[in-house]
Amino acid sequence: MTTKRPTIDDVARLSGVARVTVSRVLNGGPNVRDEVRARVMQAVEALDYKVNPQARSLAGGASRLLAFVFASDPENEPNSYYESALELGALRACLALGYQVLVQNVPQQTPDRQKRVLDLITTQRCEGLILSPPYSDDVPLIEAALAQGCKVVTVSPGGPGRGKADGVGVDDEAGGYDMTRELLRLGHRRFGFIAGLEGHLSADRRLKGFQRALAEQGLGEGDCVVLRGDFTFRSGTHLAPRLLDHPLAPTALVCANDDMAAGVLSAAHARGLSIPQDLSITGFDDAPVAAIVWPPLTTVHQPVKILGQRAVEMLVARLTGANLAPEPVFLELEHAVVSRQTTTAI
Amino acid sequence: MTTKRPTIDDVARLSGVARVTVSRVLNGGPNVRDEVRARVMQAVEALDYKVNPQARSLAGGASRLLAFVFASDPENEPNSYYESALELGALRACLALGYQVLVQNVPQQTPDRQKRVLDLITTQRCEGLILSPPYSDDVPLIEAALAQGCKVVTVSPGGPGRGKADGVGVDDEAGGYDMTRELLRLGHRRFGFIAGLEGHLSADRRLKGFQRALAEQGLGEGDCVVLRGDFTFRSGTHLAPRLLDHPLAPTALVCANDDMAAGVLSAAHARGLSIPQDLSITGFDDAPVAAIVWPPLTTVHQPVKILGQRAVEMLVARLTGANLAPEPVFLELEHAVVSRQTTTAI
DNA sequence: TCGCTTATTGGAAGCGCTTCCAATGTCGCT
DNA sequence: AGCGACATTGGAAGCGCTTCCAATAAGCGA
Repeated sequence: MTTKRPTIDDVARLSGVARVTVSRVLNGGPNVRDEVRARVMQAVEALDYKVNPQARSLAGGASRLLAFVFASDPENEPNSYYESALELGALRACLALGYQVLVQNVPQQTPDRQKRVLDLITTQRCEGLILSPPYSDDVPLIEAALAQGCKVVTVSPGGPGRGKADGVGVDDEAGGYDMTRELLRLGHRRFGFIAGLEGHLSADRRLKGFQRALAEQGLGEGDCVVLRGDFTFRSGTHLAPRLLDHPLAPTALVCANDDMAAGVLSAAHARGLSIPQDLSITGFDDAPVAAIVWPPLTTVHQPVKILGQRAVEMLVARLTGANLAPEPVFLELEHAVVSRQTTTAI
Repeated sequence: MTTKRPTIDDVARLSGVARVTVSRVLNGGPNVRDEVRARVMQAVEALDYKVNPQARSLAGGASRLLAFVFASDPENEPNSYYESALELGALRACLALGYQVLVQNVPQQTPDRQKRVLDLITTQRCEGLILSPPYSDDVPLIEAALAQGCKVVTVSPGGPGRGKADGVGVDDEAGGYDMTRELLRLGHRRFGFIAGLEGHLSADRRLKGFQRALAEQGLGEGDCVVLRGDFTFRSGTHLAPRLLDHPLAPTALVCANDDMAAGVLSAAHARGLSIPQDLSITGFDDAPVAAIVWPPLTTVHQPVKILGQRAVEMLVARLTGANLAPEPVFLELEHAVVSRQTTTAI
């Protein structure tokens, strides 16, 4: 059966020092002679020693545990690229940094969602918390976590979350703006916009950027129809008729994410419309689905996997003291309009 | 800062029993009077006490930690529905059962992949291991984990893995067979098949089912062209020309998963072909992408999220002793052909 | 050369829980 | 009434690690 793993005492014995010294070198403590340090490391190698994280954590050391919380409700949404890409990125970074991440799915309508998250971090002793939208703007949650001494990084905060904790994301407003500028450049003057779920502030910023671009051209509310979806493909198909039959007859449709854009695209196909001749459609995220639908979707790329990776890096920087900035820092990554084949000049 | 959480001693004190008795009721041990048990539970409630999992694990108790290992290489594949759905299902079940799952991504070409997995379970003290393809057929890995006293459940094992550990999956061969029967019923006689990555035995069973269905109709190797992809959309688009230009001129194409089918579909669109008039295409899995592409993809549904859920349930049944079967048990879930719009009679 | 600061090391005490085993109390039966 | 079997409880030890603090060695200026 289970062969017993070597303990810190085995290492201590083999290297001829006290247990506490081994602990010191393992944790990069100061005041250990290089010669001793080397000897200990050698013993660690020889025994293939690995610290027991439970023991370390119990004794008051670092648990090296991070929590990643996301909201999507798996009963309704089939599977969210955004969140699993974030997670994959986080997993990657953790591997390199020696941390573990506990993933928790807390649907937004969960009544005691704040408690669920806080319980996770206290019970499991998580040292860091990664919050994806819409939790990235949940200030009470952020503050409660912070108050417990847990470091927090928000991914794509869109509003107040931004000021309370470190964050990482793209400039969503600029993304919406850039996409819309491109459509304006192509000659479009009558627009549709499908927004995301209420409370997803970063997605609302895409709408803001859209409106700003229109306003710059002297276009206003009369020149666009704004609908609200829930980020799913289905909401795209459901909303499509309201756009397609709207008296304004938009020639271009900007969506707050790719799935909804794909939904409209599908509904348009079902009606026998030609895309982009009859309607230009754009998405946001550059999820795999954007390249998979036909025709491939023009969209705004954001490096989601890297967002996840940076999130844990920022967290770990706080935990190790590598980042001592007194103010929350926000890391803004690049976005880019990716022109594919659902947009055309008018 | 962090308000100290109550410990088991606090509960013991409040309920007027010894620490060990509290431990007993917490772990559902026998030989505790109902009256005492109730009193303890009441104290637990009153204090909002939660056991410290690190301490429990260190003391030799259950860690309630499971590991979920998957292989996809995030550098190449954008994001795999299959694996994230599995994970979501597992997460769900864990929540209900009071377990935690450590997710680990180990690309298949990792040189020391076996060690990576084993280190995870020994270092973190995982009690159970969920293996997704192709690890579900990695017998040395399974046996090594089992030898360490770690329970194992394989998801969609296709071959020998099936005999070594508990498993859950659908009947992939029957799925391939059923799909092909449907195509035969529609009058197709010349076929293409795009297989999955080598070593994914469950996916190979879909090919077996395909071949069996053909053989039953007296069709053989001369009546089909079999290509091997890697489960990605890109491999579908790459392989498409070799099928579309093949002298056999297949009228129906069966793919080992939806992404590859979507790839061929996209390539067909790019060539100006009409699907399904010019070619019937089918996928496997019924991933979200199947409903999103145009036209929506005929495919074989398998309940991936439930697979993940059942996997942890089976694991926990072993861990708690609810399942004492001496032999590995395999749980077979239902699959179903979902006819959408990429298939037509000829 | 001596006292004092600083660098290095180790001893001891737990972290919160479970295990093992001994100590009771209880019951049924002869 | 007396004895063994069993149910119920608690005491003690210790999981593997870190923290705190004391002990020793080394370095330095006067």
